[in-house]
Amino acid sequence: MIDLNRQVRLREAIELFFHAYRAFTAPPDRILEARGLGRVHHRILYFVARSPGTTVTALLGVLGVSKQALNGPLRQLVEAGLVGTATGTHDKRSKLLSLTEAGSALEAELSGTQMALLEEVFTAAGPDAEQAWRALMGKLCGPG
Amino acid sequence: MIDLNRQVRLREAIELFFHAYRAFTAPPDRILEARGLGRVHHRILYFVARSPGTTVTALLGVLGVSKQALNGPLRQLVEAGLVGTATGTHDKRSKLLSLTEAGSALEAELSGTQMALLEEVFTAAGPDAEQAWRALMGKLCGPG
DNA sequence: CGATTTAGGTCAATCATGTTGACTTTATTG
DNA sequence: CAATAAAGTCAACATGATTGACCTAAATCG
Repeated sequence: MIDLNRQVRLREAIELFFHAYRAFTAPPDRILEARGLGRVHHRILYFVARSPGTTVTALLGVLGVSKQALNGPLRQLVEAGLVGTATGTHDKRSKLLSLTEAGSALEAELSGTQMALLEEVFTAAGPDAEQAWRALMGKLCGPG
Repeated sequence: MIDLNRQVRLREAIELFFHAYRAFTAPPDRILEARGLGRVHHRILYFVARSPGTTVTALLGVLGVSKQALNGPLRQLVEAGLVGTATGTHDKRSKLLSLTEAGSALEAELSGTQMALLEEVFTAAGPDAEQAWRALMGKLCGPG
């Protein structure tokens, strides 16, 4: 059995984790909401940014949603000029997705708020603390 | 403009945060899902555990959902014998909520998996790293 | 006391988001 | 040429949330 004071400290850590994560995700959420975009749009932007030229089927795989659930949000992004499409050269059936300039700008804005937040607290805490934080978070992800 | 290598490091930190938080929330989610319970049920258990004797209206306030959205899940928890109710002594209109023994046990199980996880990585990383982690997460929550 | 407000609860309509199943078109491949 | 695969669409349905209207019982105000 773990010491009672230790349990209190661990409960505090749970709360801390929760609130820190919420603070961390709030800025992008606000930006997206202002544009009428939701989680799926965000994930599309995220994955297309990281692997431009990806196909719809590949996106279906990573996102783990149905074709129908993807199609609406994806169409909106294309219509909004945030995602561009090109017909595949090898396989003309496939549609190659990429971010437009506007799409890249939005994606950079979303990531940017989070990078700025992290940079701020890392700077305030110092390099050793940053390294400790990274090590701990890495351990949490498991032996992967 | 932030250095490009630094940007790469910060992007890594974003991913790390995301995956660590998912790993952190996965065990309780699995336990809840096995019982057919969802997020609302979890939040009810959480808040009732931390302030036994709360009323339904108070719960509506903290959870920020509609009366109708709360009522279903709350009724299920009462019917499942996880949450107990008592009529208020001062105000007989109000219903005082508390966890039953079974409810406490489930809540302890949920928190317990997360406490065990944190204890494991804190132990592995050492007290200084733990302190750095807490300081950083606290800073992220803002000047509150 | 009587009127109003409050706590809890319910019914109904509606919206958002997701699902599965069936199907079409176009292009690739055996 | 036949079978398969990529993209997309239509329909039916499930879930979880919302708002609005309304009810009962209990408290409180004047």
